[in-house]
Amino acid sequence: MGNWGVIEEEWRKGPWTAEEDKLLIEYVNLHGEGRWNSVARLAELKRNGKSCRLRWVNYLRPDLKRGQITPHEERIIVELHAIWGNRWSTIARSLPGRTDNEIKNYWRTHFKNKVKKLSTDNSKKIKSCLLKRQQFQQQQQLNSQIDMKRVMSMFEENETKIPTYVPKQDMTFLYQNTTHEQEQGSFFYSMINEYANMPVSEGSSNEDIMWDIGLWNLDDLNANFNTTPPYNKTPPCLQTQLATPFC
DNA sequence: AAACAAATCAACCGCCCCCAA
DNA sequence: GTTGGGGGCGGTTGATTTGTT
Repeated sequence: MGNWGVIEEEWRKGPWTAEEDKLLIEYVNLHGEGRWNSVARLAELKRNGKSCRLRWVNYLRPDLKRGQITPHEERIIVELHAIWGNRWSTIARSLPGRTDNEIKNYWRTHFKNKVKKLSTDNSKKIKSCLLKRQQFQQQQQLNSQIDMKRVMSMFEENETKIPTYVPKQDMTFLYQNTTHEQEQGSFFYSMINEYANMPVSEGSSNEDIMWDIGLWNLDDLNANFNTTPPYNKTPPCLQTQLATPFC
């Protein structure tokens, strides 16, 4: 990158200066968040709207939590990634003061390395996991008597609640909010099922596959979670004991 | 102390969606 | 129905910092 900090197409790029930060903070204090494209005009900042928004959201916002991700936060990230995959903004909503960018960076530095290592060491295990997943899907198709549309509509009804993090043990509120025994089980089941059925594109590298699998331990899945009705066990990712990353 | 490697993180990019005009 | 502004999102880049030899 040879043009850090230089003017390009009238907008400045690169690292923000203290003076620019000051102007942006003053602007937001005066006008509030939003209307980022007018910042350049009103705050005399030679930054485009996106750049201003990003700087504010990821760095200047007063409610940002500084410092390292705590073990508790890490646990939440791991759990939510098991549910949501790479939906960093969704995960970030459950971690007050943390940004999607921060979580994304944290994940890539702390977990992708493990993926790399595992992808070279454990290719057999990966294949075994994929096989198990395939078998799981087949088994699920045979056994399923669930009206998935109905279940997914339940999922959507509850979706506004899910992004707000509640401790795993408290997530039973969703469970308890349903009426029928089978639905109580099937709601969680549908969350797992949705994840387990995510397609793996042809030509995926081991690494891609591992990302796709996320942190699911399919051994745990098979061992601890009924795949036939009644679905009376909490999925591994929601159990008090964390699912062991990878197979 | 220096050189190199690895980790970290701020910032950018491109794509997408939403919504008002 | 179209268009353009505004903003969200995930992926990626590359400068800086930290650790290791």
